[in-house]
Amino acid sequence: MSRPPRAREIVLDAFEQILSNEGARAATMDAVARQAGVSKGGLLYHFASKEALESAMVDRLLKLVADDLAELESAEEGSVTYFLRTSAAEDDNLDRAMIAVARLAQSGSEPARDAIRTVRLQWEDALRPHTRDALALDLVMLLADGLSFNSTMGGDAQLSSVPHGEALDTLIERVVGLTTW
Amino acid sequence: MSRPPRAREIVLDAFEQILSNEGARAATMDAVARQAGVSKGGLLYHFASKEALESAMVDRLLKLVADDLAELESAEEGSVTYFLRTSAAEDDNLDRAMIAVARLAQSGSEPARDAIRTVRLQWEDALRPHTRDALALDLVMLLADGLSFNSTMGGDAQLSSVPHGEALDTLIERVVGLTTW
DNA sequence: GTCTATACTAAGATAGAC
DNA sequence: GTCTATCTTAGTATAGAC
Repeated sequence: MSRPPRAREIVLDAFEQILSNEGARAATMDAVARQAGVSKGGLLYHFASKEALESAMVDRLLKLVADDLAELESAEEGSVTYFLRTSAAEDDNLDRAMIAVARLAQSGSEPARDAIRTVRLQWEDALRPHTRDALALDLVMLLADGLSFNSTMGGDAQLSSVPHGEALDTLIERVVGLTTW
Repeated sequence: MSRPPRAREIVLDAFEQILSNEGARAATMDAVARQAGVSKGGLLYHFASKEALESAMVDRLLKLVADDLAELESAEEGSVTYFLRTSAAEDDNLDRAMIAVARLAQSGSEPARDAIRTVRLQWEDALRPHTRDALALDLVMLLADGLSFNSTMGGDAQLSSVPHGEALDTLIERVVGLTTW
C-alpha cells in the first residue's frame, strides 16, 4: 500500500505498448524485457510467467475501468457523452489498457476475453439509468464498440475514414440527443 | 479456372476455423494441418509458409467482400438494412472470413490490417449514395463496426448483452429510418 | 532484486521418400 | 500430391551467481 513496486509498472507499460503498437505476436517475454530495459531474468522475477504478465495486464484494465465508472457518474457533460467521447480516445491510460487486453483476447486469452465482456457489462449497467430505454442503450453501447474497435484497428498509420474531431463531436451530440432525456 | 484445387480450400477452412474458435495463438501450422486432416508436409505443399497461408486468407476475404458488395447493391430490403443485418451475422462465409482476418490483424499481421481497412472503405463507398449525409454514414459504419466487433469477441460461450433477434431488428429499423431517405 | 547462462519446448520450414 | 523425418529458431522458463 505504502509505495507501489515501480519496476512492475514499467514492465507492464512495456508489455502494453508492444501489444498496442505491434500486436500480440510481437509481445514476447524477450521483447518486453528489452523494451522495459531489464533482462529476461529481471522480468521473470516480477512476473513468473507470461500468463502472470497477461493476468496483471487484465487487472490493470479492471482497475482503470473501476476508476472510469466513478468518473462517468460525475461527468459534467453527462454520462453518455463522456462515455462516447472517451471510447474514441487512444491516448489515455484506460484506452491503452483496453487495446492491449483486446489484443490478448483476440489472440486467444480466455481471461482477457472475459475481462472485455465484464467491463462492457459494467459500462452498460452504469449507463442504463442515463438512457431512455433498452434500445437507446443498445445503440450507445454498439456505437462505443465501433469507436473502440476502430481505435484498436487504427494503430499508427491510421488516417482512416472514422470520424474524429468536430465530425465526431457532432455525431456524439446527435446520438446523445436521441438516446437520453 | 476449370476446377478449383480442393485441398487448398479445406486447409484454408481449417485455418479460418481455428482462428475464429481459438484465436491466432492456437492457429499454428501444426494445428491447421491436423484439423485439415493432412500432414505438415502436405500443408506446406499447398502453402509454402505461414505468411502464404495468411495471405490466402486475406484474399478469400477480399473476394467474399467483392461478392457482398454486389449483393448489397441489389438487396431488396435496402442496402443499409442489408449491411447492418449481415454485420451482426456470425455463421456465413463472409463473417467467418472477417473474424479470421480480424484476429490476424490484431495479432500483428500488417496485410490483414490493411485488408480490414480496405473493406471498410469499400463498404463505406457503397453505402454513401444510400445515406442522408456524412453524419448518417458515419453512424451506420460505426454501428456495423460495433456489431462486427461483438461477433469477434463473442465466440462460443457468448450469451452477452449484445442485441440479437427481434431487439436487433428493431434497432436496425430505427437506425435505417434515421439515416436514409 | 536483478543478472547470466542454459534447459526445454514448440513453431516454422526443409529434404527427400513414396 | 502427400507423407515422414529432421533441422533451426524463437519463446518460455529454471538455476544459480552476484
